Formats: sequence, C-alpha cells, structure tokens
Amino acid sequence: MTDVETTSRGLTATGTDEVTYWYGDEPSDRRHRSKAVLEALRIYRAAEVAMRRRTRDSMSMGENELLVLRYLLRDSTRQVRPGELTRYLGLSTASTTAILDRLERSGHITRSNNPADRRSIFIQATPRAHAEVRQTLGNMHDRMLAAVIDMTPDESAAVVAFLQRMSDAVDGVAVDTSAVDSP
Amino acid sequence: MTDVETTSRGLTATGTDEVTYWYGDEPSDRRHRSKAVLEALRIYRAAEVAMRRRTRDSMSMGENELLVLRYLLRDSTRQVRPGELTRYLGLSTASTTAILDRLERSGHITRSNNPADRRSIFIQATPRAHAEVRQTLGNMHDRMLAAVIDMTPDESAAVVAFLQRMSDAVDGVAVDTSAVDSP
DNA sequence: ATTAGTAACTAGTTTGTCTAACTATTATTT
DNA sequence: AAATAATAGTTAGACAAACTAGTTACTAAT
Repeated sequence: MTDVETTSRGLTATGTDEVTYWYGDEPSDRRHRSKAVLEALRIYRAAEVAMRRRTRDSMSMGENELLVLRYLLRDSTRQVRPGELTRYLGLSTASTTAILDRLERSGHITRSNNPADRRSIFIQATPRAHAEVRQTLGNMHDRMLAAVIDMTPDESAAVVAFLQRMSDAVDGVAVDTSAVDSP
Repeated sequence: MTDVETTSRGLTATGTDEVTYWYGDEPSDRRHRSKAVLEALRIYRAAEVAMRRRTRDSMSMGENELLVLRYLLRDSTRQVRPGELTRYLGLSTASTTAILDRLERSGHITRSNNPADRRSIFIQATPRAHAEVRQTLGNMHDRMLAAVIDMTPDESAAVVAFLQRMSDAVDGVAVDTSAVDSP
C-alpha cells in the first residue's frame, strides 16, 4: 500500500461487480482486466506526482526549476541555451529568464556567453546541482531500471505497446473543439 | 527529434554496445529492452503533461481545479467533502477553499451541507461540469479503454506488474531529507 | 459546563507566471 | 554600406494562485 493518500477511496467504486464469472475470456473478464490496467496506470501517475512534490519540497524549489535542472543534468556535455529551455517548458521567455535568475542566485546554474553569437548565452548546471539532484532523486532511476531489467521480451513488448497506445489516446485530447479525427 | 531528451547517461554505465549479438536473451538485449521500456514510459508522461496543459488552457482553468472536477466526476454518487480534496491535492485547506470558490463562481460545483455534521459540507459537480469535461476530454477515456480492451490476460498482467513496480520505485524518493547545506 | 479538537473560511503575503517594452546583436534587403 | 528586420535575452509591472496565521462554527470528551 502506498502512502499516496490519493484515491484509495475514490477508486473502489467498482459499481459493476456482478460476479457472474465464467470460463474463458469473456467480455466481462476483459472489461475487468482493462479496468485493472487503467487503474494501475492511475496509481502510478499519482505516485509520480507525489514523488515530484516531495522532491520539490525537499529541495525547496519550484517544479520548473527542477525540470530545468534535470534537463541540464541529462547530458552535461551539451551546450544548452535559454531558448531551448523555453521551448521545453512551454513558457514565455520572460519566465525562463526568471527561473534562470532564481537558479543562478541559488547557485545551481551559471550563465556563460556563447562566442559564436553574442546575443545568446549558455547555461551550465553547477557541481552542487549535480550533487543535490543525485542525493535527492537518489537511485530512483536505478530502482526503475532494476524493476524492468528482468522482464521477458514478451512482457517488454506488451508494456511498450501499451504505453504507445496510451500516448496516442492522450495525444488526441483538446486539439480542437470539433475534433473528430479520421483514422 | 523529440524535445524530450533521452537519459543515455545513467544507463550506459558499461559501454557494451559492441553488437556481438547472439541468439537468446543476452544481457545486452535485456538492457536494450529495459531502456526502450523506460523511454516509452517517459514519452507517455510527456504526452500526458502536454494533454493536461491543453485541457487546462481550453477550459481556462487551473491544474488543480481540473483535478478537483475529475475527482468529483469519477464517481458522482459519492459525497465528497473539502477535506478529502485537500488531502488529495496535498494543499492547505485555505487553497482548497479558494479553488472551490472559483469553481463555484464559474458554476462547476455547488456546495451543500452535511446533515450529519454541521461543520462540514458536500461538494457536487454540476451537470455543466459534467458536460464540459466530457466535451473537452472528449472520449479520451473511451480511447484509452479501447486501447487496452484487446489485451490478452498475459499482456495485462505484464503491464499491471510493470506499473506496480514503477510505482514502488518512485515511492521511495525523497523520504529522507538530509539536505546539502550552504556552500 | 468547560475544554479541546475539527472543518471550513477570511485576510494578508509571497511566489511565479504573463504581456509588453527594451537592449544588444546578427541577418537581410536595397 | 546603410537601413531595416529578425532574434536572444532581460526588465518592469500586473495578476493569479499558492501559503501562513487567525477566525467562526460546530462536535466530542471530561
């Protein structure tokens, strides 16, 4: 049981549990399984959100600052410019500037200039940022890797296919008011 | 080019991409598959975040207001009280009150009193909230359901197990807070 | 009957975003 | 070559949404 207080209540409202069970793969079985899968997805999402909040709190930092740090730390060899972060975060350039100001003030990033274009600058995460993020996110990534490394090819394929279908399902939301997409 | 970068760093601890491939399930295959799975998960997450932003924009409503509506609509027979929403959102009671104020002003919820305890109230989503969320989220849920309904029992089991392990992996983050202090 | 505890709300403050205007630099046009 | 447009990032001011602290109304415990 997770300590993600979220929805244990809201979730258990499985109204349609007339347990007329049957042998084989009946429609009702399938519906049941589908529900379980989506339920598991929702629980994962909730866990993720809660994790993010804990991390943010423990580093006393906003969501977007953390995202920027993680983005920078992902590949510290690349030269990242503010505009790239602006596109990544989907914010205004002004907000990006403000975020970078805060991160610079707190000693998590430094700005340096781009010799090739003197309008623009480069952003680097400091060693301290590396250390802090490592410390806080700990070995979450390692744990995740450990949790998938033992999967069989079939299982992996099933999971990947599932996630892709979910991404597609979610991508079609609110693109337009009268969106009836054709297949 | 995705704008979601890959974390090639943490994973490639050993540079074993010498493709000495083999028949069967070699360690390098497994590492590859694991990477693909986590990558798929990250893409899904990004899709979800983007969807949420679109939805929020299109309903001109904050993230938390939307979360409240979805929570309420999940099971409209239940009587939900503000305190529950406070715990669900992980905010202060004051913020919850403010959110409910906004939702009430915009006609998406109503407050009614709890006859059993006159300190507390019940929150209901209005028909209009139902309609709007339905319209905006469209048939995302239907699409999601359609995307899982054809899975075999094995596939479902694999996916559910995967998601549970991921939830566990993520639940262990930042419980300890021995922070790194000032430089 | 008094005291403590709980549920929700109010007031005032802080934080983080936005838009719009601005500086500095580079690219394009004439 | 000079003028004009475009681009990168910053600054200023406004507003929305979160927080803390304190209040009101009620319930539970002694």
